[in-house]
Amino acid sequence: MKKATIGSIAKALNITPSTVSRALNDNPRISEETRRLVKATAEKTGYRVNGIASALRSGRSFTIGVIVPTADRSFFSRVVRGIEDIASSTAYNVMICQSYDSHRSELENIAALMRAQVDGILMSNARETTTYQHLEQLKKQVPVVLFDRVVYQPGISTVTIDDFRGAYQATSHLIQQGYRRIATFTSTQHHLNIYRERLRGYQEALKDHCLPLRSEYIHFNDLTLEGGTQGAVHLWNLPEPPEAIFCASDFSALGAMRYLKSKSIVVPTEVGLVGFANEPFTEYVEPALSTVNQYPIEMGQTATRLFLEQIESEQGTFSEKHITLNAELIVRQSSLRNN
Amino acid sequence: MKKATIGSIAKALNITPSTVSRALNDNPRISEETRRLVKATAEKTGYRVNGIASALRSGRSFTIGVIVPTADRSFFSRVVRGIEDIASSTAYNVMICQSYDSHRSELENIAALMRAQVDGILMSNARETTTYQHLEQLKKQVPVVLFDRVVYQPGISTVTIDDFRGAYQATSHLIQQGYRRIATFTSTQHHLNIYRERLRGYQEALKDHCLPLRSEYIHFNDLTLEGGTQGAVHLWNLPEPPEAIFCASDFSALGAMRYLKSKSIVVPTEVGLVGFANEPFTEYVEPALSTVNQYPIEMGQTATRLFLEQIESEQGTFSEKHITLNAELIVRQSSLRNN
DNA sequence: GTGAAAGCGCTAACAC
DNA sequence: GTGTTAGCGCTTTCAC
Repeated sequence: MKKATIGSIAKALNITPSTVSRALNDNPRISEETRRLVKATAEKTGYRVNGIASALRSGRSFTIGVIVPTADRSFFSRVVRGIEDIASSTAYNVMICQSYDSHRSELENIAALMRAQVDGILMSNARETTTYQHLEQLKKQVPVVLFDRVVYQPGISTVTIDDFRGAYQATSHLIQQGYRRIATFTSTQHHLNIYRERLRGYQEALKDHCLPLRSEYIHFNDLTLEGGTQGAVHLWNLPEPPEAIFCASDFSALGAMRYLKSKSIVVPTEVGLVGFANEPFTEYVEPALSTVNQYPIEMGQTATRLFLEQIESEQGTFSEKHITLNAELIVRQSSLRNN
Repeated sequence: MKKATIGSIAKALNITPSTVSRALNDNPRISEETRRLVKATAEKTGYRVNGIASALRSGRSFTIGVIVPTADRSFFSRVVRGIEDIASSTAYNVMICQSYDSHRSELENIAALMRAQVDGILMSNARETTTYQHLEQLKKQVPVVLFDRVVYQPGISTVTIDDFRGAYQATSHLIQQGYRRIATFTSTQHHLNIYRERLRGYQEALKDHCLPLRSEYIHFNDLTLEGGTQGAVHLWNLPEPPEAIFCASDFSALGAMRYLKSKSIVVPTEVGLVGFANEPFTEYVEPALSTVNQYPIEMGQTATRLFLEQIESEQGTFSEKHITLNAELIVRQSSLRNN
C-alpha cells in the first residue's frame, strides 16, 4: 500500500498526471466528468497533495513564518491566534518560532524559516535585537511584516498599537482620579519603540495637566515582577514617594502591588496603579489591575492581511504600510480612588 | 542576483552538483580541499540549502508537527519549549498548530501538517476529541507521540505525568492539614485520561485515610473560572459544605476562591484549596494557590526524544513506550491551615 | 574522491 | 479538454 500520487491516480484512470493535477486544482479547462472521476479516485485512494513537491515546483509553500519572543505571554499567543484566523481562511499554514528574546535565536529562526521556504515572515523583534541588518537582507527575499516591537525600514510594513495614546490615557485617568504625584516604570530597553512611546505618553499627559515631570519618578527596570518590586522599593525610599504608578507592563505593576501590600500601603486608596497589556492575571489579582488592552487578535489579523496584500501585489507596486491600532484603557479597582 | 544553489556553486568551481552536495553535507569521501572550497563559495554567494528540495528528494523534512489545544496556557507553551529544546539541538524544525480544543481543527491541523510532510507529530488531544480513528490512520504514516491528554493505542508512544499521584498527594496534604470534608472539582469530559486519573487519586486518598466518599462532594464542571464558581455555589448550598476542595485545574480553584471571598469565607483558615497545573497566576493571587506542577518542559523534551527514538529505529524494531513523569505538589498558602 | 544519471511529486508553458 | 515536456533543487546509487 504505497502513497497515492497524481501519478498513481493518472495511471488508474489512463490519463496523464497533468490532467489529474488540473482536475484537483479545479482548472476550468477540465471537463466536469474528468474532474469528478479524478476526485473520486483521489478520495478512494486516500490521496493527499504533497505540499513539499508543489512548493518546490511552484515556488510557493503557502506557509507563513511567525517569530514571537515567547508564545506563553497572553499578548503574543493572541496575536498568533489572529494570524491563524486569517491564514487558515486563505489556505496558508503558519510556522511559529520563539526567539525567547534572544537575538541569536531570532537569527536562527529566520534561517530555519527560510530553509523551510516560507512565503513570508511576520515577526516581533526580540528584546535583545538592536541591529537590523538581518531584516535588510530578509526583506529582499520574502515579504516581512513587523508587529508590536517594530523598527521602521523601507519595504517593511508594520502594525503597532497606539502605545503613546494608551499611556497617555492611563496617566490622564490617574490624574482624573485625583492622584497627583505620578511615577512610571519604563524599560531599560529604550531601543524598543513600544517603551519609548509609552514613556512619551506618560510625559505628555503630565505636561498637558500642568503637572511637573520629576525625573526621580521615572524608574527604568526590566518590567518583570522583580523589576516592579525594585522600582517600588526605589520610589518608596524617596523623601516624597508618589501617589500612583503608570507601569509600562502588567508584571511590573504586580511587583509594585506586592511590595505595597507588604508595606501595608493600600491600593487604590493610598496609591493608584495601572499596568499595560491586559495579561489574564490582571483580572484575577486583588485589587484587580487597571491596564491597557492592546487588541492582540486584531494585530495578528492586520499583520497577516498586510502580508497577503504584499504577496499578491504586482511586482514593483508595493509600498510599505504602517498601521496603528487603538489601545484601550481598562479601568479596574487598582486605580479607582474611593472619593 | 539570483539565488545560489548547489548547481551555481558547482558551476563556479567546475565540479558537479553531487560533489557540492556531498561537501556541504560533510560526506567523508570528499577531500578536505574540495570541502573547504565549496564551503567558502557557499558562504560568499550566500547559499542557503533549499529545505523543500532536500525534503522532497530525501523524504525527510526535518520538521516536527506539534498540535496543542492552545499555546497560551502556560502548561502547553512550556511543553512546546521543551520540544524546541530537543528539536533545535538535533536540526529539526517545529511547526506548531493549535486545535483550540476543537476536533475539527485537530483534523485540519493534522492534514495541514501532513501536507507539509512533517516527519512526525507530537500532540495533545483536543478536549472535544472522543474518537480516535484519525490516529489509527496517522500512525501508519508518521511517528506519533501523544502527551498529557493521551489515548493508548498500539504503535503510539505517550508521555503523561502521574496525574493519579499528583491528585493523591494534593488530597492527602489537605487531610494532613486537618481538613476532613474534602470536595473535588473534576471535568465533565470524562473521556480524558488526565481527569479520570485525578479523580481516582482524590478518591484513593480519601479511602486510604478512612474518610467517606460523598458523591455530593464531587462536582463535574468545565474546570474554567466560571465552572469553579458554579461548583462552589453548588457545594455551599449543601446542608454540610466541605472544608476543602481539590480542584483538577487552577482556573476552577480560582473561581472557588473568588466565590468564597465574596461570601467572606476565609481561605485557608476556613476552607483549604489546591489547584492543578501551576499556572503562573497561582503565585500571584491571594492567598497564593497550592497546586500541582506537571513538569511541562520535561514532558516536551521526553516526547521529542521518543519521537527521535522511533524515527531512528530500524524498521520493525520499534514498539511504543509509555512514560509517566512525576507530578509535584507545590504547597502555598491556600492550603496551609493556621493551626 | 568525483561524476553521471535518475528521480522525489508536482506544475505550467506549449502543443494540438 | 488533454497530453507532452521540462524542470523546481536536491540526494543518492552506481560507476570508475
